[in-house]
Amino acid sequence: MKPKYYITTPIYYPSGKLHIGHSYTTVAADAMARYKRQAGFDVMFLTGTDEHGQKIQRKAQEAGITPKAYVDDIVSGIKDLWKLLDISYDRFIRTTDKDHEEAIQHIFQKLYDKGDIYKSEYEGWYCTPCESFWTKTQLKDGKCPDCGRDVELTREESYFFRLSKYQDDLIALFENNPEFIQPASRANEMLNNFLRPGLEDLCVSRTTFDWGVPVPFDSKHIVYVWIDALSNYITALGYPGKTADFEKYWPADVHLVGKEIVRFHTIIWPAMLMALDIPLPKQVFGHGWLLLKDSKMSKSKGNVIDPVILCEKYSVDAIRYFLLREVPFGSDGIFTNEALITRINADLANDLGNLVSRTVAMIKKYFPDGLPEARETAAIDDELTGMLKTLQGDVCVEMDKLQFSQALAEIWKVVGRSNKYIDETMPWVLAKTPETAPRLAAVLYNLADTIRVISILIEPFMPQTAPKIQEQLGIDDPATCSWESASAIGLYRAPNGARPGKPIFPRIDMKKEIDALDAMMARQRAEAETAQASTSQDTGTEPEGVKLIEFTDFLKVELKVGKIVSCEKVKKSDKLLCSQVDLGGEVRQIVSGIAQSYAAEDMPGRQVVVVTNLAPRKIRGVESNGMLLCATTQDGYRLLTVDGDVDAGSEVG
RNA sequence: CGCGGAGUGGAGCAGUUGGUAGCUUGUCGGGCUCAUAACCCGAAGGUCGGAGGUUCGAAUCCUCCCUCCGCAACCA
Repeated sequence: MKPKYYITTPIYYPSGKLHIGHSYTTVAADAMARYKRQAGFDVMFLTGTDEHGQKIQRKAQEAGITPKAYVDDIVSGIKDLWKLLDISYDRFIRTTDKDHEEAIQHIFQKLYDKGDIYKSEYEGWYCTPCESFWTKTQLKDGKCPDCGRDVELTREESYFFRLSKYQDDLIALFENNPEFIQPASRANEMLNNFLRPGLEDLCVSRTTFDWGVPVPFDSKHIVYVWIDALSNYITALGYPGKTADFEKYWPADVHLVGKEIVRFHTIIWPAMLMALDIPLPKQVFGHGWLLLKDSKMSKSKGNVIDPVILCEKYSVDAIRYFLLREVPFGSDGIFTNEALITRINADLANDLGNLVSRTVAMIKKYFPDGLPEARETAAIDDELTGMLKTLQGDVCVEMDKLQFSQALAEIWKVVGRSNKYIDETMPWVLAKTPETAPRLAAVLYNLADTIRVISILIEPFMPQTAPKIQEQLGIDDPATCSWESASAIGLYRAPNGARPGKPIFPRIDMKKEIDALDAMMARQRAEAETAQASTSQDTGTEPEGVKLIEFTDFLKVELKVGKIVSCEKVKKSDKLLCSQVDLGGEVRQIVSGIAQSYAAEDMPGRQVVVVTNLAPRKIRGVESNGMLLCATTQDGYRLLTVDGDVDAGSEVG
């Protein structure tokens, strides 16, 4: 019987379009799944979507459709993306699947029966307009951090999971199984920040929205995200019902997750499984993020990298290669268009693509009917074939550690050696005299055989490229492209000769493409801004939305011209400046969040426009008595000022 | 002292049982012509953030400091 391998991605939250970060995780999981399948494992590769919750419910409301219709639409987009990226998932779970929802109720009931879920009260500060609970530390000066309105101390009935009960078992798990969390540095983070200080029980139900799975014995409660989402890894296998797959595949070999959710997967999830008496997953791998040059990707900034566009421009395999090669899995990496194109040109076009191209062209040119059997070897051949013999093993070592970048580096060492081998053996010289034909045949054979092995080993990373290369080499027998055949040399056969075709990775004109990409991102940014402007109107924090006010309302706002006397940065804040402002009769202290646009020492002497009748407010412990008016621009704030020199304290209006 | 990560040739990175500082890209020079202006060879280029300390010897261990980046907080 084949050994099994079960790998998962997180289930994604379908509240908007996915970006390259999601693709990153999923492509990595796919490469791993393909590698294991190739190596003869019975693989289960799971991905899916986490579709419940308040945010989805609200988004659907705004769109005027049911939550299900809302997520259906997005999920179909996600599936299209995975199709484009050649993601070979075996199962796609949606938390709205009927059997998943039933399983969640079963799990909740089981935990309750066992006494690991109990009913209690969730004490928090409730903001009615926002329908949100906040903990004491989340409040801003005792007000709602979202809208700034008053909140009331409320007790709400809620169900809790006894996470605290499993604290010691979890610490033991971490200490006895260094393999459980990868990379290892993340284990320390969990131990020091969460486990050792002590775990609190976890609130696992909500009553403030209803888009979710009802608690089976108390239908006004909805199962909150933890149990609903994390359980997908077992419900997708049919737990608790038809258990054939569950028996076969569980426990998971690895949960691939972004570093931001390592905590949930290494603390809450194992605790749940312990409570359910289910074996724990073997490993949770927390990979890093792909960052943009200056900032994290975010939709509102319009700097999201759209995988679809990149794939259309440069081919799916090129993007997959870049994602897996550029950054060591586990570390953060920076995405730039320059790095992308440099990678594609250097590694794929120049090194691999050109190697295939020149080899195939020479075989066709010198031996149009295929390579003859008469071949004369030489000592130098061993350097190349020697590397080839150990290549598969070297790749496996890295792949089993999920070090995709290293695995590819191993393969590319041989690509490089092959190009060098051509220069050393100079086939075009050998082609000049008939006597050296056997030597020429041997050289080209070694190259073709090397490329054959390379094509097999890159298949998990670049599933479309592998067969293209094999086609050009003229290989017709699939047995010589199997995983097993990659560990052997001398299996290349092309009875009908080579079949040169289009370059597998055309070289990219760097300058032209960078200009095009920059233009495209600028356009996206502009679109994001207009989109944001329109959404902030219909979803503004004011329930009434933006509406016209009477002139008398306007008169309620007192505006005056002020002159900055002095200014200093508020300690321990990034954005706050504390200014003393001369308003004629008085000097007021005003705190403003503009430190990223103005230096404190540039402030004194400036004429500003001040809202003077705003209620005092403490910000970061510093009292503020008013507000400096600013224009909001793309890259920060610009203070409003007045034309010419005006006496401090002059009325504005 | 909120938590965490990082500072190594122009750029991006490797480099922990301490022992001559490596890789990719870029630049310059040369070679070759089978190939996608590709490929191969060579060269230049680094006080390994700073200052102390341990040691025969420190990028690597210890102490202090500086800078940058994430997270958290903050934008009346």
